[in-house]
Amino acid sequence: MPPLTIGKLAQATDVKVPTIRFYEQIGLMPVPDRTESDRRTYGDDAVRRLRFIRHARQLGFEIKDIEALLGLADRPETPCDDADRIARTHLEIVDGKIAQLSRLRDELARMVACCGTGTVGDCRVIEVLSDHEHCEHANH
Amino acid sequence: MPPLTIGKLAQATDVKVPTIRFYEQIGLMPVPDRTESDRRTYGDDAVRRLRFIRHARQLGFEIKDIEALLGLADRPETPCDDADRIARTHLEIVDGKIAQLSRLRDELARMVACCGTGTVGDCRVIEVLSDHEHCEHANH
DNA sequence: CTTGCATCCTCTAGTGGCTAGAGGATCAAG
DNA sequence: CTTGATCCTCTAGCCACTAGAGGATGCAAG
Repeated sequence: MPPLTIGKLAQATDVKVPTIRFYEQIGLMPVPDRTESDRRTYGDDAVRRLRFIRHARQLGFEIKDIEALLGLADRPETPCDDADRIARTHLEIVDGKIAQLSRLRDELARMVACCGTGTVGDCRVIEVLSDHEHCEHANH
Repeated sequence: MPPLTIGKLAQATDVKVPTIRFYEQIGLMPVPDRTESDRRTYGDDAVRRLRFIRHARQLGFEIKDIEALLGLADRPETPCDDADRIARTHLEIVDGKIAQLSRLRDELARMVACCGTGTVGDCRVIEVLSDHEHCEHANH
């Protein structure tokens, strides 16, 4: 395998070039070797690491969590309680977000459903926003 | 009704004091009158406007949208098509987010369920993150 | 060999919606 | 009169990027 340019790495991992440089800057990706003309070169390890990062980001993990998970992935013989805990905590957060968004969705749907296309004076959307009492759930 | 201090306005609307100043800074709240000693004073109109803003934010509207909605609310005789469109667009966005998060949730749940509390080497969480092929849905 | 375009480099600043903190003035209660 | 809460302005920080300036290098076609 010949070394990759940052552009090829970006293609191989579906991560944008500036994002790769950003990850290097914050220490999430290691500082790579350079060519004579100062261009970054990457090997397979970079591809693997960046794919891991991208995947975890797509699943909504924060960069701090990803750092921790990467640290764990490098030490296969340690117990995986930490990885499990990070993932479970994240799952709970996602569940909470879904529940919250679903409540909002219902409220919005009710709001939109009642808006006959009249004037703003009679508009249900404006009215609901003006007065929280119109809401079914108070907890948003 | 006596004029309110920024602190009282914050209490009355459940919006934090720095946030109110921030809204003034970006032009979402109008510049208020001041006392001799340079303190902001607010009337009922500010309470109403800020409650509207808070409610719309809680429903996930962006500040740009809120500006537009507030502009509409001030002209009750105009047709409410715009308000309706903003709300419907927002509803679609929320629906999309819920769908996306639900897919993530399922992926995370599968990941966590398979993690026996062994070592990182066998850890399902790390394994799934390392290889996208383990995912049911490719579209995240 | 030249032309020209793609890609690369560094650096700074901007996004959204706040939040935190410094450093100081003023108010209200006891 | 003192003390603690509240107010003021201003700057910087959060997250995870994204955009753009201004310039150097690489690579393929003519």
